[in-house]
Amino acid sequence: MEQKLFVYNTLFRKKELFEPLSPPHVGIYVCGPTVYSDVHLGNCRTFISFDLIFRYLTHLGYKVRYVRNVTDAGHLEGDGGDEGEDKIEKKAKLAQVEPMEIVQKYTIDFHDTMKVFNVLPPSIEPTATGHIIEQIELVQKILAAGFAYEINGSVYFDVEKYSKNHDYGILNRRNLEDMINNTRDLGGQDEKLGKLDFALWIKAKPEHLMKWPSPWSLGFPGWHLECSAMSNKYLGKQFDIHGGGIDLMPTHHTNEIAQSMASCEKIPAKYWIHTNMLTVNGQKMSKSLGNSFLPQQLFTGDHSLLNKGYTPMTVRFFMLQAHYRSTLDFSNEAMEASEKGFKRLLNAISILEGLQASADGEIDISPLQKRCYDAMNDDFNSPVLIAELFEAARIINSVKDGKLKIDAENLTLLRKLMKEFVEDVLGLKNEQLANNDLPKVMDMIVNLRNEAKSNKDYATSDKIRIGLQQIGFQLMDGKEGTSWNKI
RNA sequence: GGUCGGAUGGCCGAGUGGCUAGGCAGAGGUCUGCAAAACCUCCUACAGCGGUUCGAAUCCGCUUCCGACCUCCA
Repeated sequence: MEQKLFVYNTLFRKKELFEPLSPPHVGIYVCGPTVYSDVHLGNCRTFISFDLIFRYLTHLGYKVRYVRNVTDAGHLEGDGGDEGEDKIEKKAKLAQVEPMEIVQKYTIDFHDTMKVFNVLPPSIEPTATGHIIEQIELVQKILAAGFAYEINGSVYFDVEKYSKNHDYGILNRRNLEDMINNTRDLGGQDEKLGKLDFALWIKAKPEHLMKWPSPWSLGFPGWHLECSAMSNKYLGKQFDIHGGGIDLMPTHHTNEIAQSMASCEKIPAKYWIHTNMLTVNGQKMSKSLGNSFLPQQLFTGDHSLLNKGYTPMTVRFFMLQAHYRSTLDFSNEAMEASEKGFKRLLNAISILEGLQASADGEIDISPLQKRCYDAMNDDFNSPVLIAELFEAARIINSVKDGKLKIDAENLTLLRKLMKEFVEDVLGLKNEQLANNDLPKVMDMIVNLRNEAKSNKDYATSDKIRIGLQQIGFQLMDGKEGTSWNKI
């Protein structure tokens, strides 16, 4: 099916028809995590959002190369601008371990977390430390083009010079004067010539552990450099989509564009997609504010802001119920609402498996299918898609209740629709069905109870039902027999 | 302080000029040994004040409140 997909491009602040540079191939680069601590739920939202985008593009038949980096070096602590200390190294000194030990620990944690959320792995996951040579080469190109200068073994990007014939604020829509005037004076001894200049290569202090030889000094790359070097290497000078959290847009992505323009006169990506923040009580979730929780805390409910735990798929569903460009506010009430809604959807899907077709159907699924595609084609509008899926759930339940008839053709289409959109596109799965022998055991208990019921021995049947309820299982008697659900 | 964005029913959250999503909660009903589920019906909101328009949650202006970025940040 041909689909016209529209995506919101931050570069032009509007939705645009998605036309890949060289179809059917699509290249996406997403800025990944800095692996110096556990990823919190806000970080997860971004990667779940891009997972949705990756999944949908793949579903549409594109051959997607999805590159998501891991920053394992060169990322500085904030309090001194480029004078700060490497985040990873700071942590390493604290724990008296090798920097790469920290990197390893939190990379594994990140991968585990992504897997729990059913986030598909990217096609390539390059690391900064694995691409030092490429980064040095890029610095050389920018120097050769005259947009950088070296001071005491460090190399800085010359924003003022670049701005003479380039629009530095093309992405963040701010003019140079504003940026210069409103840059906070951070007070540290700064060898940069211009306030907006940023480091491409930083000379390491003697005590610095992570450092590499370069033409300028024994040092390490500036943070913005890795994404330019690695996206160029794996996706080319120009590729289709560059993404990341919206907080990366004003500085990190602005500088990436400057680096690419300075070295090869090309804006690296055609479409810039930015995902919005997860908030708690209206404020951005972040480590520094202390309002972040780790996925594990969310699953167990072990956090002062949480009333109870929620499963990973419930959390994923909760996030997909909001559009990726909107802020999403976390609350227990909202989570509980999502938990119940998600359960309703899953319940309908399991009913769908056993549904019988009629010769004379009264419903046509194809308009519903079209609305599902329309929703996703409108800038990956998953909340609207989910609303349509609830319409599907209503149809499924009505057919089961015998209030609506569906023919074989439409039933097949409905099953295809639910499978493709719920599993493939939204990446939601039924966690309950995953592992065990529980269904067999439950079948036996249900049969025992039904025997009691047919003997009108309600004392026994209620004892079973209420007993199961107390340990977390709800029985439901219907026309087609008894079903059960975990509460 | 500067720049940008937001304010939707009890809660969450879609929606860029008329057709006024969806989920949760609440009310009533149907079904049912009971319970649960499901289905049907109801609850119809767009921060405030002006303006444009035949018509505005949606466009414009002002006001109030909130947030993000400007510094590492998904």
